Amino acid sequence: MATAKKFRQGQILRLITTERIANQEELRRRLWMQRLRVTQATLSRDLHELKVVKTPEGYRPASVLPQETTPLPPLARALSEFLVDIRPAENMLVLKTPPSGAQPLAAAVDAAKFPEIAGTIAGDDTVLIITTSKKHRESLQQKIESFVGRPLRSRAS
Amino acid sequence: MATAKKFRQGQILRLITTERIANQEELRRRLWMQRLRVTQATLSRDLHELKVVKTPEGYRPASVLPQETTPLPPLARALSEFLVDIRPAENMLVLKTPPSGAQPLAAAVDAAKFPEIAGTIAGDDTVLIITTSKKHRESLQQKIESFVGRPLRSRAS
DNA sequence: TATGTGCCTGTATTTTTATGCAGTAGGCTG
DNA sequence: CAGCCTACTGCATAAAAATACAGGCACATA
Repeated sequence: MATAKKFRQGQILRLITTERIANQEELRRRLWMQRLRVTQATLSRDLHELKVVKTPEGYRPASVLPQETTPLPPLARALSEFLVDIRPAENMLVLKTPPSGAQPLAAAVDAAKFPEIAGTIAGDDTVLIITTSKKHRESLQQKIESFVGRPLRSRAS
Repeated sequence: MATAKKFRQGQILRLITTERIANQEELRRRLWMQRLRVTQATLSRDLHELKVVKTPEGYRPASVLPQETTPLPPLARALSEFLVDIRPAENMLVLKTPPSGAQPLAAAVDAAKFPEIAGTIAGDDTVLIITTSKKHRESLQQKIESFVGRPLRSRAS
């Protein structure tokens, strides 16, 4: 009957949000302790149905994941056209462009809606990108550099 | 040298955000096409360093994942103390409580910061939870029901 | 130069997850 | 009731991902 499955999946959700489950075997053992006798195969299917994803810190409901919306083609063009240099500075990234290139580049960067970006400010030939942390700046920098194809010779300050 | 690794990881980030890579073998083949010769083992390590997680729709940077903040103990208590009935309605969930139970229960629900919840309204013995979609309502309902231990006999309207 | 350390990577293997297939149970129709 | 679905599950296995181990290379130090 269907109720058993629904109940089990509810328990799975509770366990993975409540504590840190490392893998499906461990999850199986935890459920076993609650008289829920299932195999790893069933858990694999349950986790798939529940759209749960495995992260370094355990499983997470995928509901919180973004939906992916083909975000990038225009950005790649803007970067290859305008980007002259890229300079990291803690949690910020300074992009240099030819004269009057900053505004269009900043617009493209904004449109790409990188989750790391807290905000951008564009002057004439300089775009300042403020990220939420140094880690995020590093991640963003890697993405941007990869768009350009070859690593830009970037130096601090 | 370290630059090769950084560059490769940038390419990995680009590939996984740009197109849909199903597994590390496929990623390896795509990189191979770009003269990047690495093994699956190295990609596993790269993906781990980049905090990339595998979802049903391919790989995603984990930067966008929430940080996990011991979210649940008080909610469980509030639910077991106050929750009398739970009724789904499209993208909404109606929780019934004993008289004057709604406010404390709503506070606990709010504090839990479920990502599915758009907002809550509490009367005297009724809490209305508005979620962002019917799917999210279902997910939330399962979580809540699992807190209670036994599935609440819930019915529409 | 010899020696030591740290980083990076491949090979081989283990561990973890996904799935093809078959069996069971409940519901529905004639 | 027989026959036929459909949903669910376990078993066995395949596929995918992680890792123990060792080798290589760059760099520093004596």
